[in-house]
Amino acid sequence: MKRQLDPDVTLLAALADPVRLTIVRQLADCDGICACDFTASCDVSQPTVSHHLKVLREAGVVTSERRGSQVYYRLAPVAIGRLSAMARELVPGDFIPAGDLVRRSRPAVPLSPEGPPARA
Amino acid sequence: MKRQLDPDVTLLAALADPVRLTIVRQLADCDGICACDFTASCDVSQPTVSHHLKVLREAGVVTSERRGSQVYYRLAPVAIGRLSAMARELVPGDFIPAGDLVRRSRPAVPLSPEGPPARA
DNA sequence: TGTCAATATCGAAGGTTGTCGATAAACTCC
DNA sequence: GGAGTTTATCGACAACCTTCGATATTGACA
Repeated sequence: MKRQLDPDVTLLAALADPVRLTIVRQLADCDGICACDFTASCDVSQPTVSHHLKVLREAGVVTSERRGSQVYYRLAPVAIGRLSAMARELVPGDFIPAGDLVRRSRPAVPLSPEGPPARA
Repeated sequence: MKRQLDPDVTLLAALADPVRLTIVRQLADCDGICACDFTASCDVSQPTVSHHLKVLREAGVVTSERRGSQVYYRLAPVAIGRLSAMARELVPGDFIPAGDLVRRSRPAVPLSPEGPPARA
């Protein structure tokens, strides 16, 4: 997959994994989940969960916040909004008014990635 | 990625490639495109295009129809509907009727340029 | 400071993916 | 049937991804 220049591809790739989609779906239900909970619910090791959380973070899908020794994750609404927009853009027969072709260019807000969780 | 048991993961994985996303976006614009056109627009070889079209086909993203010696591809509305549904399911706190997969003929809200979902 | 708990990083193994050239298959037209 | 066009498949290679155990880092608390 090389380097993803298209942020939409990065977003889709971040979601295109069973473990990560499970994580994201849990985050959609509960708002703010501790990293340790994913280690329990996903059937993979702690380093693997940590890796997947990093992928999601760097893709702008989730945000993280350290509280004491734990790190809480939540969905980034911008990413979900971008996913919705992508779906709308792909609806066949959906007219794109002539001057509107710009809309298909890269998103104005590039889903800014986050570094490692901010130290509190 | 092993075997994808979750069809949503398969769908996302099918879209999570620059060449395939380019193809899909072209299909969203024009309805029914000959395979040879992708070889021109995507910057990869003909076997590679054929491979990507196969991935999209097997994921249910596109359908193909042979006309003479050419093969025409078009988007499968069900797949796009599933993508929309997934986006809605991921909106935190939003509730999703599962039978809502079929696309609405027009987006109810006129495509706000970007940004987070406007749920109050 | 030392210990414990939670999380991140490292390094490596194994599988998967994207890509291509070569080639086969399907189809049209002469 | 034979030549030419279009598309699919094959085989191979490099790059990438997922996963893990081991280990480092961070923070809380005694």
